[in-house]
Amino acid sequence: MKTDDFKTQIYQLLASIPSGKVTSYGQLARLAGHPGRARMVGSILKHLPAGGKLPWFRVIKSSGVPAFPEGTPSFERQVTLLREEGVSFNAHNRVEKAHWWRPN
DNA sequence: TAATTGACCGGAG
DNA sequence: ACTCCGGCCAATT
Repeated sequence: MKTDDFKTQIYQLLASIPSGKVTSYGQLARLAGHPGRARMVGSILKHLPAGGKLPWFRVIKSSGVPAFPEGTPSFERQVTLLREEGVSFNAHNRVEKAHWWRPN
């Protein structure tokens, strides 16, 4: 089992997340068949090829908030992109449960 | 080569 | 809701 296979799996899953839905690092890792590798998913997203079209912004922490610290440019960018897709946040930047992706 | 860091997570207290 | 902890392991220092 090579590292690149896991990365490719994550790319696939990422591309299959529907617009207007969100998922977590840990859930992607589980769906890829590697529970416990949430940090690796984070690492993969961090190093996504620049200019790519993968929806990195649809991935948030299992707690329901973006992984970036509030107030940073990345945080704002992610929130904006999700809002444009219809994802709503509560007063504490938490994504409503109804927006979570439920793969069949 | 070794140590540290980090877009994380779930359980326990 | 929060902190502390151990597990995870590629990338960076």
